[in-house]
Amino acid sequence: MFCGRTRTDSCRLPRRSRSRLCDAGRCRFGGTSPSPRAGRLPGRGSSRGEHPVDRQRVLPRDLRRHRGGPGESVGRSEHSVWGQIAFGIWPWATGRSPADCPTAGTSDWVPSLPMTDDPTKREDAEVSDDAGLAAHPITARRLEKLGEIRAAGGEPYAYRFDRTALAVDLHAEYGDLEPGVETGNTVAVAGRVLNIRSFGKLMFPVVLDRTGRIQLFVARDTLGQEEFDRFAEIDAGDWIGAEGEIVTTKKGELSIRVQSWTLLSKSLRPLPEKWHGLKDVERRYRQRYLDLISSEQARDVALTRVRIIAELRKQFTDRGYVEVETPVLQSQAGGALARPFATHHNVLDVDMYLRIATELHLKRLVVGGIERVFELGRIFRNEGVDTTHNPEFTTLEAYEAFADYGDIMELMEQVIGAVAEAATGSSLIEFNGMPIDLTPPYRRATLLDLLAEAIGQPVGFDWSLEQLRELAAGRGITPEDGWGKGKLIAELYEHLVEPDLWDPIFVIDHPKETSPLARIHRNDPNLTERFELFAGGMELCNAFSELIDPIDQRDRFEQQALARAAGDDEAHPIDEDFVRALEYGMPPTGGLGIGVDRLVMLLTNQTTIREVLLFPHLRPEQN
RNA sequence: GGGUCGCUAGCUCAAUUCGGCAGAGCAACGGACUCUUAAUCCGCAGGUUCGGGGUUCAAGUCCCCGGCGACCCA
Repeated sequence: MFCGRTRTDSCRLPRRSRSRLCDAGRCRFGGTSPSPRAGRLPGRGSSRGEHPVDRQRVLPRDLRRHRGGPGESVGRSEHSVWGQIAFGIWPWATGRSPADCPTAGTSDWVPSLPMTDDPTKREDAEVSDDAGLAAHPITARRLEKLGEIRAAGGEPYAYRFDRTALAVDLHAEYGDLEPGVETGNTVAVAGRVLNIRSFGKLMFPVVLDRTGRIQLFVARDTLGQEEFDRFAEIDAGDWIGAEGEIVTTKKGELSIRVQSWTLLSKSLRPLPEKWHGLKDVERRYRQRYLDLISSEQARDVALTRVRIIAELRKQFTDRGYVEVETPVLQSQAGGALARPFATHHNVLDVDMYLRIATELHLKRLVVGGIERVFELGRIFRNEGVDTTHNPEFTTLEAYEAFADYGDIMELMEQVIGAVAEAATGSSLIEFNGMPIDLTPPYRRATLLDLLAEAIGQPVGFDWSLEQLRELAAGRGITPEDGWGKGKLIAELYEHLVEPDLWDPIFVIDHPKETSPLARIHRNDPNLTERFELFAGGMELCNAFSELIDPIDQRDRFEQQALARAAGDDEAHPIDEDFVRALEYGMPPTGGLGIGVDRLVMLLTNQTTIREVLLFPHLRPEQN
């Protein structure tokens, strides 16, 4: 059901000009709105050094007014990263030891590692890397310290540490203490030293653990001259563990007065600047670890994504949907219209493809009697990269027997509402500087009604082909020869209606011509029972009453085969086994596909998909 | 695919129309300092200006080619 539409289709952020046309044919299989240039932002200035936080400030004011102004924006402070971490959802909070993955590095699934045959070359590379550290004064000094630690019998890379307290818990329990309090309670904390304020016989290092920051209080009088001097060699960036009493300083800052400490891992490279952090967008993406160290916002977005996905999974699981995993490597890539990544299975000597959708396998499972089924997973499309497209991205597809698209609409209202609540604590959110109310129910409007609204007069299949072509041409669309009425209507809708969709809305009943996987509408043979859920200018969900008639499905596949024969390499391949499965009988089914990355964008107020992916795709670094 | 902008010290940024000794803050390094919150103060260092080519007495700056990124457009 998903058919990739949630990806290649609209997902347009609001824009001022309607004159920029989408190009057609990107996703003919299911998409009424194949715009690969989706997601344009209005009036964004130069983005050099632009950080997600900054980005929100440069939004056009007229748009803010138009949407009710930022005054209606929703406070999300209660749902900061720290609060969420407190619930144990922070994904890296599991404290895994190497023993948890004893087979790491021994797997044999990577037959084509780019190992050089010449061992000398590899060694050269390592030598030059080491020389790189030695060549710069800052890193050279740290290498030197490394040697000094070892020379003194120390170990700069510890094996383990017993931590007894986390920053967030300490702040929660002791945050209200008066200045100058000694609690008498001793804890051990651990984390990365972010910076050190030094006063000769006194130091105030700040340590960041997986939950937040805690200040250490390092006094010569407490620690003794020798240990104090050793601590003075610590650099920002080092990982340390420290044990001491929970106190507050004279100025009231909750601190751990260090009685003993251990270097856990020596950092050889300097951190980004403490105040400005890492602003270079490219480096934030390439070296996300630095972004995560220096940007609470980066941690917050990453964490919120985890919460969203956990809540999505819960919503479907709680309703009796079974989560499954279907093949990623396939001998043909179906379920959507898109160019797949190709690879090769050496032993079998067959070409294989990475999946572009999970649809066809999930429907097979419905045929097999798994009446409620879903998959939350990564799919891959071999196409361009921009603010709303990454070559690999995440979808959730779900199928429910005996349901139609009306049932799926009700389901989506409940799911989106719950996920918004889990992610932000509210169903009132702000996106791109404008408020959005995600509280159900959502408006429902037929595509034809919305189009009629936009052009100021009723329009439909009672118009002649020529009338529709003229209308399209008059609206800046260049009709192609093969376009029928349905395609023309879909194009008009995309260009005239979609850009203005902001508040949540179900756009229903798309033309049959552009919805070849959807079942024919029970009241109108020109239409299908299909809806797309839009919010914030993005298509979040695409759903059908599924096509379960095997004869009809075979017809549609064959039409695709003709297109493929004519040179369209995105046309859908015939999947004989899928048709065969339908021939055994598939129950009436409602299906849906959610573009998870876009949902995360919406709920984290990020206008670029790269901000909601920890490691977005970039060209390889060179030189 | 096209256009525009960007790439300067570890980080964040300067370098004046029209080419004239490449600077600052933070970090680092040396020193002072027992209550800081971007600590403060003194001192000292730090550069293949993304890579290559060209013009010029002289190029971060102008021209050409290339790399990567951002945005806009197809």
